[in-house]
Amino acid sequence: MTNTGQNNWAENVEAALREHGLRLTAQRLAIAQAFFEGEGHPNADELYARVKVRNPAIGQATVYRTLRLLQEVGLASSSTFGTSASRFEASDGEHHDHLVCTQCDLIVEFVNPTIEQLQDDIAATHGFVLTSHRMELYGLCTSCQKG
Amino acid sequence: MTNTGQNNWAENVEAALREHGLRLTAQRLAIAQAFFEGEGHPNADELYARVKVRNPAIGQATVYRTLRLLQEVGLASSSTFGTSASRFEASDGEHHDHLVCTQCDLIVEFVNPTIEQLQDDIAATHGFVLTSHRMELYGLCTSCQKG
DNA sequence: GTAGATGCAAATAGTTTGCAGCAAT
DNA sequence: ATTGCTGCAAACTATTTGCATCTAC
Repeated sequence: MTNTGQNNWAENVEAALREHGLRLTAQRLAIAQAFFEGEGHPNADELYARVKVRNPAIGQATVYRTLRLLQEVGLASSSTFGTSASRFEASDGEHHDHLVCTQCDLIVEFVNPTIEQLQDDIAATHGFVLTSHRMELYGLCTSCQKG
Repeated sequence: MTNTGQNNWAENVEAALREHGLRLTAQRLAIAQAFFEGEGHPNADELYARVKVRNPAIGQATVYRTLRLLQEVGLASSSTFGTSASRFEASDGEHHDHLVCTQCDLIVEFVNPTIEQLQDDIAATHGFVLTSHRMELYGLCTSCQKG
C-alpha cells in the first residue's frame, strides 16, 4: 500500500518498539518518518538520502538496522523486485502483490483473493504450512509500451 | 523442472551457442553438464564445487559467466528464493512456480494454469504487457513441521 | 547507572570485471 | 590469424558487524 502521509505511523512505531522492549530514538523516528511519509518503494540508499536531508548526522548503518527492525516488528517488508538492491514498503496487514515495469521501475500493487486461495490450496496439496509468499509480475507498463 | 540426467542438454547447449555465435569450449560443456545432469537448484558456489570435482582448473568467474550465458540464451533461470545467493534451474519452456521450505531449503515445483490465467488478466487490467513472473510460496515442508 | 543504540570504518558475501595468455573457429 | 574465452586477482555492490561513544530509560 502506498503511504498516504496523514496517518498514524508514529503511534504504530512507538507501540511496536515499546512492545519489543526497544528504545524510541530520534534516529529511528526520523528514519520511520522518511519511510512512512515518503512515496514508493525505496531501497536503503534512497531512504538514506531522504533521511540525510533533514538529519545529516544519521549513519547508513542505522538506516539498514532500522529497516531490518521495522521488518521484524511487522511494519515493513521487502523484495528485490528483480534488481540487485532490496526495496522496502510499509506493511498494513492487507497482503498484496506487485506488477513491476522492467523499464521505468514503476511498481503497481494489486490484491487478488482468488490467487491467495489457490496458493493455500497448493500449499495444502504439498503438505506445506505457509508463512509468506511473494508474487511479482514483470513486464512493460502502458507508457513504456509506447516508447 | 528437475533435471533427469538422460537427456539432450548437450545438443541444446551446442545449438544455442552456435545460434548466438558463441564458442563451444570444454569449460562451458563441463559446467553445463554439472548443471543439467545435477539435481536441485544449486547456487553458483555449489555448482562451482560440483564442476571442480572433475575439472579442478575451472575458475569461479567462468561458472558465473556460463550461468549468465545459459540464462541469456533461455536454457536456465534463477531466483534468490528469499536467501542471499541466487539459485539456478534448467528452463524447459514449461513455466512453473515454487514452494520453498524456509527451514531445510527444500524446493518443490508446481504448475497451476488457473493462476497463470489470473496473472494475465491482472496484467491486462493494469495495461501491462507481461514478460515474466515469479511466484514463491514460503513455509514449512511436511518433515520440518514435525521437528 | 546501565543496557541498548549510534556512527564510523572495516569486514563480509555475492558477483563482476580488467587483463594477459590461451584456444576455438 | 583472429576473436572470443579463461583464470586469476582485484574491484565492486549491497549489507552487516566490531567497537568506542553516547543516550533513552
